[in-house]
Amino acid sequence: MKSPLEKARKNPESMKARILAVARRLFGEYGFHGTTTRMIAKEVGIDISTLHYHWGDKNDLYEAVVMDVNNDLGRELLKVEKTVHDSSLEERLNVSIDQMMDYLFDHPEISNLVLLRYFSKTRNEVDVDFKVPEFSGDIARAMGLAKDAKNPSPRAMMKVMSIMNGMHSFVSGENFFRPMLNLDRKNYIRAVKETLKFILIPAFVLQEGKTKKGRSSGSASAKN
Amino acid sequence: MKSPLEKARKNPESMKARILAVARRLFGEYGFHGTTTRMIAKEVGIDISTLHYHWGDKNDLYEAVVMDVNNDLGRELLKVEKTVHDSSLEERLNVSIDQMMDYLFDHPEISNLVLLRYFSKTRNEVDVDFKVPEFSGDIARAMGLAKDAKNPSPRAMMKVMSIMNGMHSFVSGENFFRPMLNLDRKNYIRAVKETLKFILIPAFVLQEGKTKKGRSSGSASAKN
DNA sequence: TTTTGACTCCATCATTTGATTGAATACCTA
DNA sequence: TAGGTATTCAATCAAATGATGGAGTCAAAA
Repeated sequence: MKSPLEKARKNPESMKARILAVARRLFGEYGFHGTTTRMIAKEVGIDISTLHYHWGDKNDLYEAVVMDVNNDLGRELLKVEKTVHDSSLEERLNVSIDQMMDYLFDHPEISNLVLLRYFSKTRNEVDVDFKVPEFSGDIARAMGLAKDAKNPSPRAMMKVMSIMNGMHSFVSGENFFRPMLNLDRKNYIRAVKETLKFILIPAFVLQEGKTKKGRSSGSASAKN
Repeated sequence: MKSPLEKARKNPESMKARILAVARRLFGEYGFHGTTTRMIAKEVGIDISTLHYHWGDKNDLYEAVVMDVNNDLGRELLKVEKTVHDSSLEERLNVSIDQMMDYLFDHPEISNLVLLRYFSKTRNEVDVDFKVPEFSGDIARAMGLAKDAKNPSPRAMMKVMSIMNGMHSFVSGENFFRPMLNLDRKNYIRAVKETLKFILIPAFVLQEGKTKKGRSSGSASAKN
């Protein structure tokens, strides 16, 4: 029993998948109200009614986009977690930042959509959520900030959210920041990675053990 | 010779100022396309045509809002800079974070509007900009990251942007994050300040002096 | 008192936008 | 190939939206 979303993913050439892909990009760029169904249809090269035929109304399509992005993000986080599983905390942060940033810069609409969802309201409430709490809990555990991924402390959650926000911000803000810094894309990406490492690593690594017992590889500082 | 914006500020009871205040909040909450002139007029309790009489079309009003927010933010940054002028870097960061966060949490629409401007496009380009480069340059100089506020290095700019983004994110994302963490407002604000200090202070304080030639934590292990 | 100008609203437009209908076309199966 | 199903589009609707013209109100100036 496949969901329509899975079907669409399965065959990226299908009309349904093509619409989803374009919708994902445009919703990310212009937000919910800034994107019209006509914009999407035009970009795909089809009539609006075809769009409605496949995805229902605008809200349904938006929810599908959010779920789609959510799936992708979760899958990637899992991959990163597997990759860095046995390293020291510093190494884990280094590699995670590199890998996540490469991924996000390849799919900037993910960051766009996540941030828009945090920061902006929609007039007609859409009730599909990014699984931020679940994701953040997992990351917190993986970073040694929480023992139980199901019950991370607020402080641990906030540290994780800081990390994710920092990453998303530079991806999503590329159009704004990069011209300002006058960097080409490659150098911008490199600079972002370095900046994130500059900011994040000392916090988690240098304060390790400052509070408690610190396995050099495991539990980071913060008792909270 | 007063600009209409200054006039509006001068007399907060004036219709023009009331419209501006409401527009500021709503544009921050719903973004440009998510806010209709009717929403604004209704909230103020006036007819749409009155709104147009005072502020011209929707774009003009939005530009006025952006400039207004820009002024406020610049003024506050200046105030913070004065306050922390003679302290150590660590103390400067501590106080700046406390003061800026109190200010931003009192005026959350500022963070909303700044972030929306970074991250989201508007269909019809509005061409008023936040003075991010100027502001960031000043902050970079104030933090000892750049000698000349006019010519900060890209890296210094990005560090400053990291700080500002981190601050804005938690203010703007309050509606999303706070219920997730199940904190009341007071405790949320306290937790945000602590988290920001946890993240930011080590980076800038512990690495002070190291930043000149070789960054310490950067690409140590990451060869990209 | 009259006049002037600033302000406000009612009525109304033109366009945009989300959405549907029904006819056509492509595709598939028996 | 006949019959049916899935897909696509042109035409069209109703509501929402940005915007304006003109009449009415009011206070201050002349």
